Amino acid sequence: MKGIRRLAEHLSISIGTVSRALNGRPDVNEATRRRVLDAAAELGYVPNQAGRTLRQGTTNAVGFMMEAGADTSGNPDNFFFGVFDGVQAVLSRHQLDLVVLPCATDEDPTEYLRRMIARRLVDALIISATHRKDPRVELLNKAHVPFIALGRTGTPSDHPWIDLDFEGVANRAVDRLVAKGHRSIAVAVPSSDINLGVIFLQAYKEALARHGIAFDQSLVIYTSSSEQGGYQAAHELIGMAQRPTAILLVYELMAIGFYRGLRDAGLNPGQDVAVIAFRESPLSRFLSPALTCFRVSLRDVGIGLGESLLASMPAYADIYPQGIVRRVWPMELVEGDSDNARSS
Amino acid sequence: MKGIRRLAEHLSISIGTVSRALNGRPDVNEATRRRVLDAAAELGYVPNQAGRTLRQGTTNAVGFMMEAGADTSGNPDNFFFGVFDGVQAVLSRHQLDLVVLPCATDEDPTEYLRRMIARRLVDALIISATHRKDPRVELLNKAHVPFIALGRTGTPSDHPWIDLDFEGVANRAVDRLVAKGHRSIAVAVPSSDINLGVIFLQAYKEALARHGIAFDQSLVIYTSSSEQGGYQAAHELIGMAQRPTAILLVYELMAIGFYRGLRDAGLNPGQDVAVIAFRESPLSRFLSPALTCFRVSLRDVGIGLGESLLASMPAYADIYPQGIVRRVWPMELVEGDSDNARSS
DNA sequence: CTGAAAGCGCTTACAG
DNA sequence: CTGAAAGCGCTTACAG
Repeated sequence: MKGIRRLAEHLSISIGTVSRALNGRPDVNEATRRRVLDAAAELGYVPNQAGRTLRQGTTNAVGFMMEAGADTSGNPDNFFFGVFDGVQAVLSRHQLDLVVLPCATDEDPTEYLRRMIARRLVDALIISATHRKDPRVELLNKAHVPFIALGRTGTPSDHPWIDLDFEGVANRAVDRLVAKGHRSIAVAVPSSDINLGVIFLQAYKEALARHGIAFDQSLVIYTSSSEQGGYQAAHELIGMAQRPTAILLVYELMAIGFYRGLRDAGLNPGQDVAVIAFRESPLSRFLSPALTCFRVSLRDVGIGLGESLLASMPAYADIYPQGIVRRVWPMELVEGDSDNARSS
Repeated sequence: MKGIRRLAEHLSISIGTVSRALNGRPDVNEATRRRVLDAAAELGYVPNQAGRTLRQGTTNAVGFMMEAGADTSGNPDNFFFGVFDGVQAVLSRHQLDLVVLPCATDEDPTEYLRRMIARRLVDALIISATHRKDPRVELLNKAHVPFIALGRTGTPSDHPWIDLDFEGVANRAVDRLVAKGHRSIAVAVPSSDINLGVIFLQAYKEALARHGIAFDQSLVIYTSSSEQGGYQAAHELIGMAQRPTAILLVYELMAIGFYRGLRDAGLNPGQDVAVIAFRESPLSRFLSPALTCFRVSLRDVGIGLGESLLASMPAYADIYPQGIVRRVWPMELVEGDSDNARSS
């Protein structure tokens, strides 16, 4: 005999009562509950999740889908880990667990997600690395799986999402550079159709317009979000007929390669070319010159994701009554030395 | 009506036959099997995993436990993602899925693992970031959950493991530096009790001994495996009465901080202090000077982990007859410019 | 080759 | 407040 049956036998009561006691139902004698709880601890009883899932139709787990594709995992580990930590802080309030679902590089993300949904491993999902057009959104809507996206997408849908404030970043970065005399500002964005590149580029254009600077398509460098991509960006920038005096890098990892590329050509980052990169990470301040970039509390983003996801799940909607959350997350400027020099 | 019952009704056959057809059992008429397979595709039927798990006692999923603790996630994302990719390549051969279990920073790893085991979410586990003494090993043994460790541990147990060849790294690094005239070689290792630090340090001592160099405890810098840790290491090194002419850094991320720390003191990495760091990552070659370090195919390590894990699971042991694998994984030297200068 | 039935471990109306 | 029973969706001996 195993499981709840064994526990019930041990206590000479019915499995129904054991179950009710364990699950905190009010209609149980307190003395009985104590005995059950004590015996469960003593015998190391833990309910079999498959049994519960089959009966209740819920897994008590939330999935976080990740892709290893260059344009997102270029971020250091701590990006996602910071977010996980916040998500878990929320989920643990309700005995929910977070499981991360990594999509293999050789598998189509949409097919992967389809499989994971069919497997019914989780009750709800968080997706990240949203694309301009993202078929995963339709898939999740059709399957009626509650989900939230970390990142906006152009695919029409009324799902909840949280995204970083790329517009604010572009605005403040351009303002800063213009204030220091720069008029020719390049930008390096991902060459994939990941949506943040599109949003960032659009905001960059509008910021230039505010300052009466004409947008120049040739100053947009499409490259990969990695050290290598930054190196290539430097190469392209150096090769321009009129060399820009400043550049915005969407990913901080690009800065390592960009610095190197500039130096290989005898130029000094921060001096010959002002650099502002997107997200602050530990490396930002240890590079020389220290990177001017933008900070966000990953844990807070994770908490936001967790709470907003629960708000969209019927079983938790009354505890988190915020409805369908669509939120642009503010970021804070961190001044470094990479954009100090004034443009002549 | 739902699930397999619906499919069976649609075809006017029994659910038993549907199940056998779907699961590739030989005792099914081929024409029947075709009809079932076609109908399943048409109706989008996918077996409910909870039902299968309850009946079969297996989840067809493998877990990979991760900790966000500084000394391991200091690695860039691609470390674990590269490994996941290899693991998944193996698991997918058998319709097994990989789920990643991230332990929150505020939760005790052993307690977390205990919960995950009790939850019966996965059939087997991969653990990483093994410590000198690792209670998770005993826990997994006691629970009779098949597992493999990425990393050795001092905790006695006959479980399978794969670990990187820290001994080889220490040996070759010391040999190189000694050949260039260095006799005073510092080493920066994690201050936590993560086991690789212990192994690396031991191998470093033995390598010095081979060259008749006395081990000097004051040249061992205990610090965190991060940019910040590297910066501190530089600070400590600079403050030494007799400044070492070379240093071994266990994590490549340390190099960023170490370079910065040296430069802040007016010293040049690679020139005033030779640097060899441990694992090659994209940043290695974009730093200036490019880092001399050691390369490993993460995907191959993942494949090794996957196959060795399956070899330890009764259901797959006949397909992977390698028994209990305990393997030190070789690494390849990548020459950079950070250890070029000869010591005078 | 196929069907009918048992049973995996739970939770939850329903009676009492 | 507690017990007996049904049933979640599957797979698998067992009969035929």
